[in-house]
Amino acid sequence: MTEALSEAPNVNRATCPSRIVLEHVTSRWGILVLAALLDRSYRFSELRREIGGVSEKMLAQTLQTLERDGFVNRDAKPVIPPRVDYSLTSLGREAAEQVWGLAHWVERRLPAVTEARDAYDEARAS
Amino acid sequence: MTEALSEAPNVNRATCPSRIVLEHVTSRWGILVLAALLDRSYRFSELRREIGGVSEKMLAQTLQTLERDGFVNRDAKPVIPPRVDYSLTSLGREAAEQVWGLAHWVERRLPAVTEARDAYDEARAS
DNA sequence: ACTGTTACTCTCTATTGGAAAGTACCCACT
DNA sequence: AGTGGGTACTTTCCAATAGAGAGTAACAGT
Repeated sequence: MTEALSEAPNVNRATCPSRIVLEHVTSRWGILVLAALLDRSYRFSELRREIGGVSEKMLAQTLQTLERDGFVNRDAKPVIPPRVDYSLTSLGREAAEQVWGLAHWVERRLPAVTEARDAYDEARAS
Repeated sequence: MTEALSEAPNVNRATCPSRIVLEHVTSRWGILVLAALLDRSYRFSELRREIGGVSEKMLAQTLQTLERDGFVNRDAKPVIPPRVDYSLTSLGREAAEQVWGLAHWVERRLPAVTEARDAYDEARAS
């Protein structure tokens, strides 16, 4: 069987498309967007306020990527001022549950990481 | 209560240290290193061969970051040629299980993403 | 003496990220 | 009538980061 035909996705292969998708859902802002949308739908600037430190450019870019991959729905109401609601698709919900788990594991275990870092830095302080 | 004192980690706060740790474990190569080490320990260049497309520089950098955060153990044997074994700590194992879940979810659901993308691109083809 | 092996480290360039300003649209206020 | 404000982006420009590739050190084998 050649590589091109019906080979199972494998993130360890440099050219595997799953790499790119993985990078989208685990991107700096992708994670936070997915996790936020797990609660409820958000408008663009609500998300911007919710997620500390995102620039408008990066939020727009992240949402476009996630929309194209089928993770979020974009619902633009033709009103003035513009109103665009973002929500998860069912595929997006699956992804969001995974990244939410990861994000909250990190929050919970942060003290252990901090401790490990202090020990590491201590050990090689000159 | 001021912000500085004993506030719970919150990834949505721009200055929260958990952001940085989350970026380390979800970094492009961090994910793949953690997932690989879930199986067994690896030597530096074994990992390099296992994970398609990593440069030596990025692998070294990723391993150092993960070591400092307390996720991997580095065991350098004083032999020639050098032999350095990397393995997960128990903290690292917890993280690795989370990212493994994510990576394999992506592999499994890749067809759905591909389909969504085709539909998206189709819809706005001129 | 010369090659091979391993685990990095350094240097240089390409890519990406982010801040800030710009755009378009209409409403409310003065 | 003109000014300011709100929303959802888009564009521009500069700084930070990622990556490729070469360099380094140390010794064993031929």
